Parts: sequence; C-alpha cells; structure tokens
Amino acid sequence: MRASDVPLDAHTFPSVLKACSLLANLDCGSEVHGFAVKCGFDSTVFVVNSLVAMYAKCDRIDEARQLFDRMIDKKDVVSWNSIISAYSANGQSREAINIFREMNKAGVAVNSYTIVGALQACEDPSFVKLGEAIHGVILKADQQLELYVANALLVMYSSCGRIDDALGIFHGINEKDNVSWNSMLSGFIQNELYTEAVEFFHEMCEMSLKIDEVSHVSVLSALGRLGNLSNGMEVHAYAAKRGLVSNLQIANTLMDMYAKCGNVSYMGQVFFNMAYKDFISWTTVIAGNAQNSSYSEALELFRKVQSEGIKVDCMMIGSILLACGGLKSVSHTKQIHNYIIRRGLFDLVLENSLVDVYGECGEINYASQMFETIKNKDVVSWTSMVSSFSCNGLANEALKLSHRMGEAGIELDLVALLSVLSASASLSTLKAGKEVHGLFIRKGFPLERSSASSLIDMYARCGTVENACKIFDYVGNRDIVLYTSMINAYGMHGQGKKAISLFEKMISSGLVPDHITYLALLYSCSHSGLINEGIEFFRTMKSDYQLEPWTEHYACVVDLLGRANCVDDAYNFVKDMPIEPPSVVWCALLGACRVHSNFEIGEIAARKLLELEPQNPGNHVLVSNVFAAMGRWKDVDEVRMRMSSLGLKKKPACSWIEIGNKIHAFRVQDKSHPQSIEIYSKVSQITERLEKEGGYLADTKFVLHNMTEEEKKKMLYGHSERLTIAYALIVTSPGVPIRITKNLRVCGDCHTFTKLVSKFIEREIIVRDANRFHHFKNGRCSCGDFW
DNA sequence: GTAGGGTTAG
Repeated sequence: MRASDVPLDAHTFPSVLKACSLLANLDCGSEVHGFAVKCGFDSTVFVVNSLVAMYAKCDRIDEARQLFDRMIDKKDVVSWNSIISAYSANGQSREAINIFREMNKAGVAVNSYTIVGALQACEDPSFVKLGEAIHGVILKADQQLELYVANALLVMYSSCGRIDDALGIFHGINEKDNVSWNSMLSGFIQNELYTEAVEFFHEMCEMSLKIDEVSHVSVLSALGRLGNLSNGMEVHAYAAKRGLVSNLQIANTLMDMYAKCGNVSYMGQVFFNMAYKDFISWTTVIAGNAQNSSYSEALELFRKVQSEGIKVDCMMIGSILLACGGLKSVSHTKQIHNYIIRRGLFDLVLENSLVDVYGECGEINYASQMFETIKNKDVVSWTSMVSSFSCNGLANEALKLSHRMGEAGIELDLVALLSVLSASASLSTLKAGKEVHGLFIRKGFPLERSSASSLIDMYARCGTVENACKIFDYVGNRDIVLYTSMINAYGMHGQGKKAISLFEKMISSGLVPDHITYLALLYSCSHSGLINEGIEFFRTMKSDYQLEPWTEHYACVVDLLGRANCVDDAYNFVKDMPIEPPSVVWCALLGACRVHSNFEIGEIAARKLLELEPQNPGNHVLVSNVFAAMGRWKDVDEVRMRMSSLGLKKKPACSWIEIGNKIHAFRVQDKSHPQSIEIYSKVSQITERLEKEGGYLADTKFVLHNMTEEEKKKMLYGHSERLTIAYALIVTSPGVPIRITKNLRVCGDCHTFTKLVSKFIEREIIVRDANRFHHFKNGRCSCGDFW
C-alpha cells in the first residue's frame, strides 16, 4: 500500500502497526511511522499509542519513550499502560514502576491493563513488596479477581520464588483458562520443582484440559531436567500424534530434553527431521553435543552455522567454548576467542567461560590475562580463576586469590566456597579448610549434599578422618554421594574394614551403589590389603547391581592381586580384560612387579605404559624407578634419554608442612629455608641414632643416579620429606602428630626411615603422598609397605 | 493496547 495511492484513515494505522509488532519488523514499523507523519496522524493519540507499542516490541524502548513524552497532556490511560508494559517486558522494572507511580500521582484512573503491566514489573523479586501492595489494593476494590489480573498475580508470585502464594491465587480462580494452567506449570519449573511440574501436567491431562503447545514445551523441559527419558519419549509420541512436532519451539525443546537425558542420537533425529530450523535449534543441538562429550560434533556443527550464515549469539559461543574446554584444545579456544573479538560478541558469561576454558586447557597465563581484563568481575569470574589455579596444581595461588576475592567485596557463594575448599584439600592445609568450613556455617549454608561431601573429602585429604566422620554423622539425609565420600575417606587412610562396614550399612539403608561407590570400596580394600574382600566386591558389582566395571575398577583388582603376590594372576587378568587395558592398569601391574621383583612381567608393563602415554613424565619416572630397583642401569639410562629427547622434565619433588599460619615447603636438597643448617644437622643426628638403635641401613637403590655410595647416601638425606620431618621435629613439641604432604610418591628408603622415626623418636607421622595416606606409628605404616 | 513456552557459565 502506498500513502499516495489510497487516502489513509487514522484507524488503519493501529492494525498495520500491530502486524509490525508481531513480526518485530522495525523497518516496516518505521516506514509506517513515516506515513503517519506525512498524513498528519502523528499527534493522534491512538496512533501514537500504537507506535509506542511497536517500537517497544522492536526493542527500541528509547524511541517509544520519546513518543510517549512528546504527548505531554494528550496522554490517555492507554498511553500510560503501553509505556508501562513496554518497560516491564524489557526487564526495566524500576522504570516501569516509576511511571506507574507518576501515573497515580497525575490522578489518571488505572484499569486492569495498568495492573497487569505493573505486576509484570514486580516479577523482579526486589519489587515483590510492591506486587503484594497492589494485590492488597485490588482485593479491597473487587471481591472477584479479573482473569487477566489473577494470571498476572500468579506469574508475579511464582517469578519471585513464592510458589505457595502462586498456588493460592491459582486455586482461587473460578474460571481457569489455558494461561492459568500453563503459568502454574511453568511456575513449578521456574522454582525447580520438576517432579511437581510433571504431576501437575498429568493432572491437566486427567482433567482433559486443552493441552496446547505451551504445555508441551513446559513439561518437556521439566522431564529433561529430571533426566526422565521414558516419560519424555511418551510426551514426544503424544505430541507427534497431535501433529505438534512440526512446531518449532516444541522441536527445539524435544532436542533439549533428549540432550539432557544423555541421548544424543534421538536429539540428532529430531534435528534432522526439522523442516525449518531457527538459530535456537542450532544452539540447542550444539549445546546438546557439548554437554554430552561430543565435542568434535559440536565444533563441526558450528562450522556449518558459519558456512550457512546462520545467526550466532553469545549463548551459542558459550556452548562452543564448553566443547573447546572438553577437548582441552588451546588452538580451538584461541580461534573462538579471536572470533568473539572480531564479532564484538563479548559479554560477562563468555569472558568467564574463557577464563575457565583456558584453565582447563592448562593455559594458566591466558586464563589469568583474561581474568585481569574483565571489567566487572562477578563471583563467577573469581571462582573460575580460583578453579583454574586449583586444577593446574597451583592451589596456593587459588587460596591467595580467594582472599583477594573477599577483599574486593565479592560475596562468596556456595560454588565459590566449594572451589576454595577443594584448593585447601589439595594442599592439605587443614587450617584453610577449617576456615572455609567456618564460612559455610557463618553464611548459613546447610550441611548437605555437595557441601557435606566436599567437607568430608577435605578433612580426609587434610589427614583428619575423625573430622570427616563427624561431618558424616551430623548429616541426617544421607545419599550415595555422601556415603561414597566417607568410604573413600576411610580408604585413603587405610581403614578398609570401616569402609566395608559403612558400605554394608549403606546397602541396608536401602541405597543402591553406583560405579563410584564401588571404586571407593575397591580402592579401600586394596589400600588396606583386604585382598579376598576386594575381589569378591569386584564380582558382586556385576552380579548384584549390573554394574559393568570401568577400567579403574580393573586397575584396583590388578593392585589387589599384586599385593597378594599373585603377579602372574594379575597379568592373566589384564590379558583377559574385555577392553584394551589403559595406562592405569599397567601402572598397577608395574607397581606389583616392583614390590615382588618380577622383572619379566615388569618389563612388559613398562613398555606398554610408555607406549600408551609417552607424553606423561610420571610414567617415565615410574619405569626408570622400577629398572633402577632391578639394577638395570642401562635401561634406566635409555628411559632417561628418551625423556629428554621428548622434551619431558621430571616434576620436582616437594614436601610441605603447615606450622602455625605458614606453609613450609622443601624441595630435594633444598637449602633455602632460614633454619637450613639446623635442619641438615638434625637429619644427620636422627640418621646416626636410627643406624645405632634401629639398624637403619640406607637403601641406595632408590637413588636413581650413577654415583658413589657416599654421594647416594647424601642424596637420600636431602629428600624433601626427610627435610620436612627434621624441621617438624625441631619446631613441634613431643607427642604432637606430624602431618606432611608430598606432591609425588614416597620413596622406599624414606618410607623405611619414617617408620623408624615413628618408633625410636616416638612420633606419629602422617604423610599424604600423590596417591594415598601413610600413617606411621610405632615402626609400622598403615599401607602395609605396599604402595 | 493486556498474560503462559525453547538455547549459555564458575
């Protein structure tokens, strides 16, 4: 239609503008605005009102506001209502409420449209008080709530987390319509009450209400979050029967449901069958792949998005970054980072994700640079950086950063506290861990689920299994995660019998163990030398609970057989594995060969290990240790040469102890400590005493260098754990247990040395090495000399 | 001129 061809009536404009609004087509809308000006209708109130609504729907709230302001005293109630709902729909609650107040002050009589608009603004929980006040006013004026108003009240309460009030409104509505039912349904979902949502949906079905597209979308999203695949498929079939699968939003939600239920192939089928896909379809399918570890597929889909010119937004990039993190691929991450910069797609979520993903890729410098450039760091930014430090072995930096976070005035939430807790646990710093425990209490976080499990883990890893036990006893509602953490805690400390009886208690309380529970249990058995029990548990996990063992479970059994000096059986077991044995299994076998001096199988395991993971310096060190123990120096040299030709460096050994508020760390042959002279003389003094009283004889086969016996002995005296023990004996009082942490495994000679110290100097010593705890007491160690 | 639905993060 052209303004010049047809004489236009002012009443034509609202309907045309309505069409523009529905299509969110700003170009058309502006053109119509132009016509209106040309025709001189741009001061006709109902035309301007429609223009205001159109601009608001097209995300041009400022243009809408200008038009509204220009009307001055011509505004009618519709004008006020339009601008209020425009601001509400735009999430600008504060502005909507200001105008609502201004309108009241101006003495304009409000109607139900006004109330609905104002209530929408109160969907922001910080304005719920005003919402309540409006509710009160309406109740006074009318006995019976108008349906639109009642529905808006319902939504307002459920958005503010007041599901009971929402239900109250819902039940008070006499003539409920679809919107009432669907709003209630999505209210449950907003408040994470997914089971209730599904029950409510069934109630809707039973009452043979019209289940429309919106109801389908809602219930599918609830089923996805519950991971309820079978019901999800039922709803899918139901929707298909009614021809609703061609609905774009239903198809998108179906994909999300399948992804959240872990079924990528069903998701793919829906995607493939969609006749029309929007960019949310692509985002959903990319996110679904990334969440289900199909990282390369996610990246492949993103390439297609780019080549087909499909719209890309921050959410889509967020999922791509998840895939980059899963692949631990620095190059992909950098590519996406550049893409974000080129397209100007930055938002806080993406910046935070980049910190996280660079951390996961082991690029702590990039993570840190990214973190520093974020202008308005929120608690997620800080937490991402803390976990990046933590998962890259920089737990000390993680703790320091958590203090900076507090100083920056950031309120630590549950996730932040959990990541700080895990940093304290990996450092074994009981003091820091206890501080975080204190924060949990002060901030009023309930001791349950993830917080309780993490605290148990922290106390266990900090060497105080008693405290772990106290937490466990305190928690009333125990799930398998909690039991598993506690079983693991006992296992770490060589208290296998307690682990088993806790497992039995768990079974009798009606809980069903999973793979992780069995892993903790088998690990406990192997670390306590409970060989027959462990092998029996390995059998029952399959027969009683249909759990197909993972490679880690196989590794535990190899370890168990190795302890029983059944190295041949262990090797046969490995050969009979239904899956290709991974490095953990060969590692366990190699350990058995070392202890029982089985050179033949040891050699096979060593070669396999180096073949599978040639880039892991730890494996080379382990293999060269075993060759050294066999006295095969030629092979030791060969492994070392290979290491250096691959550019691999041995991780330097380090041990540390917490004294007062300070962590004292020692490296091999470390002379940097201020009391270094005193420490070395303490080592000689103890060594002499142990030689005399305990018959200690330095076992130089643990020195992996070719040098004279005297030089080798000197090397042993400078081992990091020995320096730490000597320092602890200088600065702590008799009778106080000594708790030491070491980043690698304890060497055999240090193990003997520590046992003797525990007997002749009468000191309990607890050492946490890379694998487990050693409790040295009265000349014995809880590991039974097998580690 | 009013209301309800789908995709991202530590």
